[in-house]
Amino acid sequence: VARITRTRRGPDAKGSITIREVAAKAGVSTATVSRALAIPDQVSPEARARVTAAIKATGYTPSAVGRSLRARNTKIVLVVVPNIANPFFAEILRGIDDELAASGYGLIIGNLDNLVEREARYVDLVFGGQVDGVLLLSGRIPAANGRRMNEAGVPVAAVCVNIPGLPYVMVNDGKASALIMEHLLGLRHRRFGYISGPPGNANEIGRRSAFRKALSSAGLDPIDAAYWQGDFMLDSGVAAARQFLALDAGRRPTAVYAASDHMAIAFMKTIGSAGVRIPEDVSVVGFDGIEFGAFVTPTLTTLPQPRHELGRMGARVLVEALRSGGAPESVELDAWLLVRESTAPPPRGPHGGKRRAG
Amino acid sequence: VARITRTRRGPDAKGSITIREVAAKAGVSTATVSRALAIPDQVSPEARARVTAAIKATGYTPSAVGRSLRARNTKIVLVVVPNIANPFFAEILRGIDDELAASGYGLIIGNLDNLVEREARYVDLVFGGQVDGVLLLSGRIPAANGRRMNEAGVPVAAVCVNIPGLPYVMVNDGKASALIMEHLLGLRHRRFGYISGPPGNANEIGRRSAFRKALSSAGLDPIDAAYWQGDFMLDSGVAAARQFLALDAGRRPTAVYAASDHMAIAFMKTIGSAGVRIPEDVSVVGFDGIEFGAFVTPTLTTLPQPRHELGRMGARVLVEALRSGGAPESVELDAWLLVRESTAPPPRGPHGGKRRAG
DNA sequence: CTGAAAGCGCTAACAA
DNA sequence: TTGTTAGCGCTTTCAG
Repeated sequence: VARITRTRRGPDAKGSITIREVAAKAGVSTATVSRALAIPDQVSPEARARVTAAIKATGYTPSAVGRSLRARNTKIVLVVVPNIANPFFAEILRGIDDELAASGYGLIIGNLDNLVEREARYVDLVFGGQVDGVLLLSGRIPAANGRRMNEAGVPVAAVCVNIPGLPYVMVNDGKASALIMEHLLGLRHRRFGYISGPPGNANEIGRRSAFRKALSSAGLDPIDAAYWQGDFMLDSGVAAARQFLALDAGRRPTAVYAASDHMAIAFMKTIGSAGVRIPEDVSVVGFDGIEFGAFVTPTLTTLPQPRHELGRMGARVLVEALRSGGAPESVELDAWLLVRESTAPPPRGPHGGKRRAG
Repeated sequence: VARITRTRRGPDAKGSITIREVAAKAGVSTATVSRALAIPDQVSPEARARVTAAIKATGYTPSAVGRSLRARNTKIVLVVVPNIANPFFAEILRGIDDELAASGYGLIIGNLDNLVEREARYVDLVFGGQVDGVLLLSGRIPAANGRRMNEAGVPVAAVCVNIPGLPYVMVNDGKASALIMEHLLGLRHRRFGYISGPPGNANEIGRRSAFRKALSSAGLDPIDAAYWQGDFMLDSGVAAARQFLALDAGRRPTAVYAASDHMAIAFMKTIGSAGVRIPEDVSVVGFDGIEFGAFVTPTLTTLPQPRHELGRMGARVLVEALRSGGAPESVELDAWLLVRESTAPPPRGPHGGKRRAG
């Protein structure tokens, strides 16, 4: 015989309305309420009307938590971003959000703040079943306690970055780099500088190696180029500029390729303040195509990434994988160069005239 | 007599490890596993060790969903932002995230994309019990189906915006505006322009009214100032510049106050390209203190908002309210003017010399 | 210190 | 078409 025990409820009932109250008010079972919401065709018009009325009267909203527990999915996607303050990512996030919203998913943003320690939190989130899928904008797979995020049995895709072993949505860094170098080489530049992304970053590697390859193809030795270590952010553009300015004027590169617009903009401003003229003395090219590139002086030649599209597409392949139960598939987007004011032919130099005259 | 029914499980068991499997492996009850995690002191060392071992062996991570259902809280905060692509908000988000992470909360970002239709989604989220608290960076309270987000019995606070009836964390727009005008008036400007935020926006109203008040106090008629409608974003700065350029050179304002750095930067670039010199012909002041203000030409005089701090503080008052069960309390942060290159005394003009001579 | 069992809100399988 | 009921994973009484 079952013993009657008084209800053991959790803390603070918070007074929110449950499906039971709606069912009671409508004079039907909870199952009917549930069905009226999910599969209205299978509920009689009268019952449906009563339920609708009861819902309106009570202001009922189904509990997402209860639903998630039962359905074993949360309809939430985690987006891991290296640094949320970077406007480059912001636009991608918008694209992701647009697509996700349209597909009935919400998103949690996992901001790493460029700190590895922050990864643990999101690894737990994924293993804890808090999200249905993951989109990575970071250059590596978050890991903690010996577990990598992609091993949780949840689909993962990378956006804008190529992580070995993971499906991706991105523009091809190699092709993009080649476009940039084709432009600079076509302008007849021979002395180059390269402001890099953080070491080990997959985009950085792709861009740099294509940069070097272009140099070789043009009969130049990649080793002669100047390399300045950066991290995609503004400050490292300033640092690169200081190193540039420390060079003898005659030995400075005449063309500088920055692996991000942020670095390019900070670089331009810093050398410009020191009296170097752009593009007369030095040409500068950026990468990403952030909006501010059109509002600095001179306006920045850059390789725009279709960020919104990249985000949308990333979300789309993930959602598709979620629906089908398969793995997301990789997509590569086209890119082209946006030529503005910051690039021009190199200065003639002390010997420039001679060569011509000869 | 109870009839044996076979287990009715949901779709795809997904094979994730539950507390039961850990309990079985450790040879204890699920209650003990739960306690070993939450209140280890109340578990015997042996049991604790066995549980720890079992957890390690299985790779168990507690289900956040199961926990939420039981605990009736999700440890998640919703942050509603008008437009996630705006770098101004990004930095605030970072501050919020920092504080939330430290307090054991996660965050969901609700991107409105400046569209009212998007509000419904987040209103449902809150009423559906998906979040424990809300932080609003938007100028109004999201509402849908006749329900306002702050009526869900969940604490809500506003960051950087003043919404009547809601606790807030922000810098005082009136005082900030006064600081700007003091600077411009001190430089002896007499003809002013104002590039506004979106109509009805609370910050916009605060800034504009203080702008007008400062004018009156200086013996000028606010009605003589030029007002250009903007929306805080880059494009509206360009539009304002076009209107400025359409004015007779002699009737143009000599000082322009833009209610956001974005508009100020776009305004400067546009009139600069048209041959207007800044600050010699026109002084420009922005609002917010975004990083790019230091990298445009000329560098922008602005009123920096302590965005990271604003975010942290917003999260802090919310978390405190969550803990105490009370309402969040309002905080006002100090601000000061950052004077850079874009402001200077007005040009003498055709009659400037005369006055002096007289 | 530990285990049994109830139940958070919801949905799906089954029976009627 | 509808109701009954089990159970998703977890925590927490209550009893031992």
